[in-house]
Amino acid sequence: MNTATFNIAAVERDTGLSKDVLRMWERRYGFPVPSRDSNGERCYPAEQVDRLRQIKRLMDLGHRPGKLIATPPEELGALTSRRSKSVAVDVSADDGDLGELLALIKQHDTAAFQQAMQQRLARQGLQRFVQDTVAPLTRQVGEKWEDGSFEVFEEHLYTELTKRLLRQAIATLPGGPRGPRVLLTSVPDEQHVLGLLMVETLFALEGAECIPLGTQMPLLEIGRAAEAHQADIVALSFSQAFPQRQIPGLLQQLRLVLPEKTALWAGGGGVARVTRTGDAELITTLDDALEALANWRVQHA
Amino acid sequence: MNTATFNIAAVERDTGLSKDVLRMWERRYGFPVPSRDSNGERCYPAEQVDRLRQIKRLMDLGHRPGKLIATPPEELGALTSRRSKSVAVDVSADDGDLGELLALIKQHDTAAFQQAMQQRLARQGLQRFVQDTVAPLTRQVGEKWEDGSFEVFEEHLYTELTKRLLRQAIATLPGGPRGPRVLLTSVPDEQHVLGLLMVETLFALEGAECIPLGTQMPLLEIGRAAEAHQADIVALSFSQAFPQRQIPGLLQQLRLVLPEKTALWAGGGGVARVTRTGDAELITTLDDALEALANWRVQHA
DNA sequence: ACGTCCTGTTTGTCTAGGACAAAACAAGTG
DNA sequence: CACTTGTTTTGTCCTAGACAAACAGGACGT
Repeated sequence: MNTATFNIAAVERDTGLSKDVLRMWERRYGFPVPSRDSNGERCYPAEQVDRLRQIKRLMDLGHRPGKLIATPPEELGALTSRRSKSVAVDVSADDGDLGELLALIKQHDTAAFQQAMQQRLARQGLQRFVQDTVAPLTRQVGEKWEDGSFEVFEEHLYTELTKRLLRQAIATLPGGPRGPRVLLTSVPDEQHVLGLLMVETLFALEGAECIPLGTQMPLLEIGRAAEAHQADIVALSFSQAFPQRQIPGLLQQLRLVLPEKTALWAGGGGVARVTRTGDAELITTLDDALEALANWRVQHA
Repeated sequence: MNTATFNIAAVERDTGLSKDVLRMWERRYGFPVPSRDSNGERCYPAEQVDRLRQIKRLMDLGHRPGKLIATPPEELGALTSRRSKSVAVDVSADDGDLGELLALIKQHDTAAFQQAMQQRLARQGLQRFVQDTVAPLTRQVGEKWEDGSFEVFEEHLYTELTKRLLRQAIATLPGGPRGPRVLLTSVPDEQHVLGLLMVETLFALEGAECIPLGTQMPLLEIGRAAEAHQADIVALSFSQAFPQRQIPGLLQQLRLVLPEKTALWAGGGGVARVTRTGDAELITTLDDALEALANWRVQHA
């Protein structure tokens, strides 16, 4: 297990840090310092890859690489989620129940977790289930992952099981094409779909006609799809991990390829810190999304 | 719509061709030839991006870039799927029915498509539905996309709707933990999940305990997950589009981080052309997968 | 005719260091 | 406290060269 080393492409794949960045950090900060193989190419030990992933995780939370790299590895865990704290406080009241669910994931008991979620769904009804269970639970899983008490694969497991649950719930809804036609997708490099599914659930409940295209659609294709489906709204999702700097440019470019009458909505944790854009409507919470939908209906009545 | 130009990062995102490759092609073949902005950075017009995507698509089928770039753009469409033809012939007999389904996707009639699929599922039963409907239909959609008669977003729509259907079907199965514990996932950069879902369906029908982790798991995390879940088998999926050259190295690395007693199975269109590897069992068809499962049970009885 | 070995060509990826612009921060001023 | 200005940090892009792995095609032997 310790004998494996990673070449620079493997590190890029596994950490999400580009080759350029990896080389630049080595030049500037002196970390990471991979050994070299017989061709002079970089060989990263597994230990450095892990530390790089931890650093990347903290960067997505708003920390800066210079400081993180200067920090000794042991102290990295302590830096966790200063930004999340403020948010976490105001929901801590009803965390009692969610704790159970988190524990089931942590124990890798998939069957019990699914059953518990189904029960909650039956008890709360779909809308409250999404807003009061799935949304906060997802945030908590994210936080647990940030502070290291959840492994990546545990987050993946949670995501996968919850995705299934929501899709199943959506499938049972009567297709009510009374509201706007909403095309839901994400841009390339953005693979997180849970937020999109939550929105889809709420919109479907409201009777909107949702067209789910999955994730990672090239921009030109989004334009074509919007035209072909006569979409009233294109809803995109950006996660916290998505490179912030690219978002305004992306929205601007997308606006250019969309039909003029099609509205462009961007939501998710990634847009919370984005301000400057006249190209799209920014939506940061699920309530915002519902409000935006209601507004749209008023304006197109 | 014509005014938009793409910088090199956007082209990489939208085509899947790395920046290195884009610059190399420009140097060697004289295509693409982007204009430059005031900083000397490359600006690709949308037209070249489209041609690049078409070239990438044909490369995934086994064509070579040198020839493709030399071919005038108008003739590119004609090169479509020589490799697929041989396969397509022997299923053309029962294509009659599938044509209907394809037509519904092409018309973007999601409701009718879902209903037609549900009917087929009810009529055929889950196992035959997967093997005789979903698998060939997925291949056909891929071919339609390759020869340009399906847009990317139409393929995405098909994929998304079918994923939902399969997941829904899996959810209704009784969790029968009698067989091996199988961990299903894919490596980073591999986002296609439909094949994995088909296998999961068949395995679940056979009573195996499936643990779906979604796609894009870093290698070290796959190892941790296998250990935590005490997985008997780790099943990976590689699509045709996945860079072939990376697969053997990936499997070798993964083998090193997996517990010794855990079997490693790799399947999907991407492994069909891979031979040299003693690290994993290669599985190219759904029948192979079922056979491998039966074998495993014999050996561990 | 078919497989196998060899050789040249094609192709992708790596390396190095330099340059610059946008974002984040710090410091001073109204 | 709000604003503007300068400075530092940081990521991305650039060129150009080198090399190894994969492929194609020919020569050879069975």
